[in-house]
Amino acid sequence: MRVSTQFPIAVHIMLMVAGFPEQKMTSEVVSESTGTNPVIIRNIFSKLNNAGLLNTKSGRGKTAAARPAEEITLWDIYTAVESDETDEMFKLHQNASETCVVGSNIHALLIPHLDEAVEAVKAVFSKVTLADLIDELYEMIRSE
Amino acid sequence: MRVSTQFPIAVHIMLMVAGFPEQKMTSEVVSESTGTNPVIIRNIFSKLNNAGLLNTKSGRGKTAAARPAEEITLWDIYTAVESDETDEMFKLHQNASETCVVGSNIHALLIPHLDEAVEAVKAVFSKVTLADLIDELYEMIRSE
DNA sequence: TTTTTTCGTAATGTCAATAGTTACGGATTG
DNA sequence: CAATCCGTAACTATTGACATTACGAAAAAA
Repeated sequence: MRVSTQFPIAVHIMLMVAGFPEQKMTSEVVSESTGTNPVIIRNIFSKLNNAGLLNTKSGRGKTAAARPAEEITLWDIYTAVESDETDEMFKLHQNASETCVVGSNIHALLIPHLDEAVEAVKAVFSKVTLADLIDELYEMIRSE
Repeated sequence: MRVSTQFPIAVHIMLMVAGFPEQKMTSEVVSESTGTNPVIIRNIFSKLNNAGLLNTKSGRGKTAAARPAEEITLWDIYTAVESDETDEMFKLHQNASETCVVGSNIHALLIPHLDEAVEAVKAVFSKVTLADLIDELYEMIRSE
């Protein structure tokens, strides 16, 4: 099970934008903080924008969160940049033999259990809001 | 979040071996049913063997499950072929700036929540035994 | 013990997915 | 209008997964 780094980067972006709303967070600035190429950041900006989480602005405008941090969950961010489809999260082997009773049924057999695992992850991520993360971040900074 | 196909293939193997114990399941036979290269199958054989789930036999011997199907869970099979480490399942971005308050704390901030997601998947997979899957498979075959 | 069969694993090749990079049109606001 | 920055296309680089070939070692039948 492996997620691309876009998910943690997307969280990183939302934390910077929503956690420090007075500062102008351009793809260049975020690029330096995340250690990632600015074009990748703009791609993720775009996905977060399309998902209704971020209000990106070109030129002199300031990019900002599209909703209060209390109303943005980790699952929202996850689905903005990654697929929530079970067969994308858990890759299945193709080309299984149709003439073998195991081969012809393995997908139908596994998918309900994989669905349940995805639902379990969704439940965990849906509980955590961006506001929670910002609080935890401030707490970390304070106790340094 | 994406798992390599080794997990479903490993389940496929265990189903064939434990579901049809009278038949000799060589890497060649399994290879045809899964549509995967025999060397890959032998690699997974080896991992399942090391994990204490499978008793592989060279030559004329017959490979068999190492424990009753009731005592083998999906999580056992998962951890036999995939890492259960959070930072392997959820890939984090490296090179985050240490001078930025978000960059220097993002990992510590995320990991507890990612751990919780891993635990949730573990809980789901630990509930399902190989015996359950065999029953479900027989039921599918019967109702065709 | 010899022969046959099959696992275990190393080495290498191939392919797909992800990330980096360059470039530029278009949007935004002073 | 001018300066800035997002959105996206096109291409390259890199990484990881899977395929393939090869061969030594293990297992059991003869």
